Amino acid sequence: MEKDARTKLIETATQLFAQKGFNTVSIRELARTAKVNSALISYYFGSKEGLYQEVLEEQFILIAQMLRMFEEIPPASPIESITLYAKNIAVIHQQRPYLTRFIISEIINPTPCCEAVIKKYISRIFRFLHATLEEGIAAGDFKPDLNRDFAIVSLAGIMNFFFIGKPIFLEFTSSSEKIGEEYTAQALDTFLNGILRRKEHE
Amino acid sequence: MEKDARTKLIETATQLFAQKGFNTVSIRELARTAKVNSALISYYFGSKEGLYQEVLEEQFILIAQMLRMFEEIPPASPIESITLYAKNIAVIHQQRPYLTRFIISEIINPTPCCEAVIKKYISRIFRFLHATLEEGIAAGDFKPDLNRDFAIVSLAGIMNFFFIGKPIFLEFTSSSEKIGEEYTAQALDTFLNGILRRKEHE
DNA sequence: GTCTATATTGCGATAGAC
DNA sequence: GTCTATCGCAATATAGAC
Repeated sequence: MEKDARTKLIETATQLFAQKGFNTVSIRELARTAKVNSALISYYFGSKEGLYQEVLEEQFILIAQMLRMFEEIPPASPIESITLYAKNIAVIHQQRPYLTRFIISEIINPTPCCEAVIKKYISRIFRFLHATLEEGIAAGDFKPDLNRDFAIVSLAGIMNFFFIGKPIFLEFTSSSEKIGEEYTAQALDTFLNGILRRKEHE
Repeated sequence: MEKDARTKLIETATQLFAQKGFNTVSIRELARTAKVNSALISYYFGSKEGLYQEVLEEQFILIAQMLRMFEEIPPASPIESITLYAKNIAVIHQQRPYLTRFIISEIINPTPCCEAVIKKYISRIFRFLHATLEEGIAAGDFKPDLNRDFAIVSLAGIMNFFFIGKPIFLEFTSSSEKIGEEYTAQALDTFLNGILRRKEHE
């Protein structure tokens, strides 16, 4: 069965925007790659920017789902929260391989309309992690002098950097099927080990 | 004293390319902001891309310096190597606040001519850190089952992510003068703690 | 070394036929 | 819903005066 023009445009745009950036991709290239007429971009999405916004919102569906889940079923402990968060992120990276690229791209070179979308989700994740770390410090799990804001950035960096640089990283090392999951497992371990309160130093 | 057109163009281009990306900045905007005639871009740099390349190469001067220093005066131990590396990176971030942006921007959306520049430096850093981790594992400093490649990505993520997202990060938290150094100090601590071999678990 | 003027190409968007 | 044709504009780059 043949996909309709709208779907083909979204799928093609996701790839091209992620790989080349919003301004580098023209609607002509987009239409050619998707094998549809370029006038259909205006017809379905109003403009090139409208198409981009649709792509961007689609990228965040799984993040929204995860955040909803954490609100409905809060994990038992801070360590469990962070572990579950990391595992979710690993799965999301598999299903939305370009998500981090879009986020970083927007952070570095914000586009007018969509800054609001990105910031909305980032601030929700930020608040969730902040509360989790706060709780963990209060419970004595994490180092008491830990700067929470910094720790959040470190966690974000350690969990996401791999997926930004994955293509270039694979040029320097060997690869495997489940490399993303393997990476996140070690990264989470390093981070948790790094912020854990060491009983023997008390 | 008045700066010459060439210098003004380089300085303006560094800012604009970093903030908006190569394709979003036009030579007209560049010339207007630098208060020089737009034809001078071709005159001095051959093309917009030539100007970009010049900007990019300038960004890596301090990285090259650091790598040369590590070759000439190798640190005494792996832990010292990584600590010194982190401190150097923190200083470089202060003096070249856009460096990480350029690197990440090139990784996400590579431009034709300059991919070679970026990859050259990344691979040199990668090799240095790989050797350092190898040595540290052999010496029993770091966890013996550590995946070296992953650890390098984690270190890069933890050290650099802050500087990509700094503007947006500052919207979520309070700031101070030396925030970059404060961040890198905690991040390095977290990372080293995270990969250290724990004597009490032997 | 710096300017104006312009050649050329490609862009995003739309009108209107089918 | 999809097409062709085209409008208006902005892009990079360059020729040639000063």
